Amino acid sequence: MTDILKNVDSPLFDGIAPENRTSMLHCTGYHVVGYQKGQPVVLEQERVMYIGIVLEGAVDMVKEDLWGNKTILARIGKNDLFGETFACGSDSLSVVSFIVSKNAQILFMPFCKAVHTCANSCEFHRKLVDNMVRIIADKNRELLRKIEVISQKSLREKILSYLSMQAQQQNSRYFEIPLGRSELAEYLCADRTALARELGKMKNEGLIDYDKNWFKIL
Amino acid sequence: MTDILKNVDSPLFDGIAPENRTSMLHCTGYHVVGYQKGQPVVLEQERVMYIGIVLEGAVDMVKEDLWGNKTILARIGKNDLFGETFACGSDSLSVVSFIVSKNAQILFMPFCKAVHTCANSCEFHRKLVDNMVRIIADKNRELLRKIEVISQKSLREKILSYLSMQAQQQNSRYFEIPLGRSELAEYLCADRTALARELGKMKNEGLIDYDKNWFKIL
DNA sequence: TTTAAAATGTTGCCGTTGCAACATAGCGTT
DNA sequence: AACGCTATGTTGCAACGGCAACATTTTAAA
Repeated sequence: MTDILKNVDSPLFDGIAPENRTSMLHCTGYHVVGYQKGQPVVLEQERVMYIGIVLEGAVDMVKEDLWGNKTILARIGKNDLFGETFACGSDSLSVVSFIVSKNAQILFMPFCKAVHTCANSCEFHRKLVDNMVRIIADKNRELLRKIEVISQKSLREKILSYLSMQAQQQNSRYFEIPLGRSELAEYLCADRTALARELGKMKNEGLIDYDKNWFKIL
Repeated sequence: MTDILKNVDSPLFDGIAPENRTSMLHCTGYHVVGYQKGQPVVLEQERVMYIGIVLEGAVDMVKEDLWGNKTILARIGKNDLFGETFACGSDSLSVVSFIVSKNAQILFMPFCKAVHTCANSCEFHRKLVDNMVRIIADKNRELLRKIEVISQKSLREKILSYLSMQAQQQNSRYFEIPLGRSELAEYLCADRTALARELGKMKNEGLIDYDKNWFKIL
């Protein structure tokens, strides 16, 4: 039980020694829940009172519009956290869904409530909030990056924008992308078959090369 | 001099009495700068060490890609703040530019540095950080909203998505939008003339009605 | 009021891309 | 090996929308 807590290594706990994390968690309160792939953790329009930390598995942040088109806004992997946008904002109604994409163990923590009102204004709580500022700011940047990609007008530009971003992140013109073709199409807000077609064209024209999920910018 | 500071009413100062704001600002440090319309406050790739609070005027958050296409990611009006994504994140390099869209007075504050390291761990600083968490979380949601709009596949869907969002915010099917046609086209990542064409079609089909910046969803 | 500049609307052209229908490949299960 | 399920690739078609060129209106300035 406490085993799983000892290994929590979320950036939310940066600067807080592992031996202090367990006691701190007990102070703020928490609970751990297991989920199967495909299960929703949070659905659009639900109130979010807890932040979630992915101990195992993965969760997708998904936006579905009135016509049923889905967009993956972000993938939340091990040790990442989610829900803070709503739990810490001025309105807790979620505008997205969180769906488990890989069997997961999730730690829930009543972040804002606990941290803001807890009688113990100990050093840990201050540190927690500092970390939270940094984490949310970073997520903000991630969203800006996504906007940068999908605001391109042509599909080719979207692809190039995405690929060069990946190349930059992995610091190499030869790199593996974390998304399958369908998922990439979703991320780019484009049609899957149109994506396959355009990728083929770009390979023909000698702009890029690829095999499966490995890409090379030429 | 202190006049302008007394009137600062940014959400960053929520819960901090006006009479305390001035002294607090002197404690953390600050400076105020005037800008003319069109001037850049921050350019892409610059380091951002200060958050900015718009005392007067307005600032646009703009992303320009390699081919020169500009996208307005957000408008920052009076009392709003900007730059926190970079100043408070783990990397301070800005990925966007901030351009003055209306002659402005801007208050700069070394937020993260000052608040995290200031010897006086007074109540105000704690409150500041709490407010910052909420503000960044709210911006996060704003970005998600934009992604929701521009991830629509057809231009008509983008328009409807944007208009219904505005209607929701203003709680009426008859409302004024804050963007001109060119700016709206930029926001939607679409061609201005294509936007005009599609708006005309939609009016013909009896879907919407509009005059200048006043719209009505039918 | 006149005039220039900026914003917005109109239209033809044609490339891009969503969509449907289908083919193929990969993978795990029995 | 046979089967089903999922992911991915191929192609024809039609329309959506970017682009250019120009017209018109609005705003600001002289």
